[in-house]
Amino acid sequence: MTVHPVGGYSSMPMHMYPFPPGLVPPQPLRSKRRQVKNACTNCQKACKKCDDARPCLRCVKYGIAEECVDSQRKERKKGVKRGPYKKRDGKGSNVDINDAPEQQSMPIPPGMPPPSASPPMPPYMAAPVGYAAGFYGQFPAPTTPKPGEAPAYYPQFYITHVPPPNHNGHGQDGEQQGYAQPAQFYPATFLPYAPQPYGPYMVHPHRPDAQMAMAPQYAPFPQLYGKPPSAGGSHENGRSDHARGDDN
DNA sequence: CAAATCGGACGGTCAACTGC
DNA sequence: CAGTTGACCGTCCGATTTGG
Repeated sequence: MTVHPVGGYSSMPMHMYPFPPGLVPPQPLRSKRRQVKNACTNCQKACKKCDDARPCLRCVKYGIAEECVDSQRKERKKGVKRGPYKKRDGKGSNVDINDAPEQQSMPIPPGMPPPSASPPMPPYMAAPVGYAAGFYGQFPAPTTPKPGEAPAYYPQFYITHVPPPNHNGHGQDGEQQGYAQPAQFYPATFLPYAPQPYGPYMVHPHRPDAQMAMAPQYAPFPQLYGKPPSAGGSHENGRSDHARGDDN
């Protein structure tokens, strides 16, 4: 994942925040898509969702963790000429707040409950989470929220001994599901609160939709991570995915 | 039925441009 | 020089195809 803080594409993501009373949610279930800054070569090739962790979930799932390396980005073209810019809407400054796409309210179909009647979010899903200490190095520090902006949190995850679930992971690329791997250790998930009773590696026992990210120590899969993958090391040619034909 | 493929929508970045 | 704009390029959704 994008190390999506909470929820996925179809659930309420962290960067959304509660609607003021009386304001109808713009798009109830579908929020803005979040992307990782740099997908690994495997995900890139497959055009599949990657995450910030290395190895990423998808690579781990497919047992190609050691091949999980960042893809190389092309350099942007420079010196591209631009035409004259459009004026902003003539009226200048402000956009009518009601016309702003973000604020557009959807008519509530008959039979649909009002927004306030949406199912309550369990506290552990609503609580802010963050990465475990020591993992911050991989990610830019969360910015302090500007007024009107939702605060950013590091997603937090831990790994623990957990009875392996019956592996029937579905969902795209096994998102939010367990994947086949040696028993005893289990993928990380986000934690609502500080890990109290579960030790240094743990998983919240009540998160069925555990989003996962790899802990930096590579502890959970010793046979896979006998040695840490060389960070950003050499990897062959970046894009070999479906024809985009813009390479040179 | 699951996995692989891939077209194309979507999102982020950043240099060119504009106006103060 | 800060703010705006829009092209460029990467990500990944979701439909389709392929293979066991």
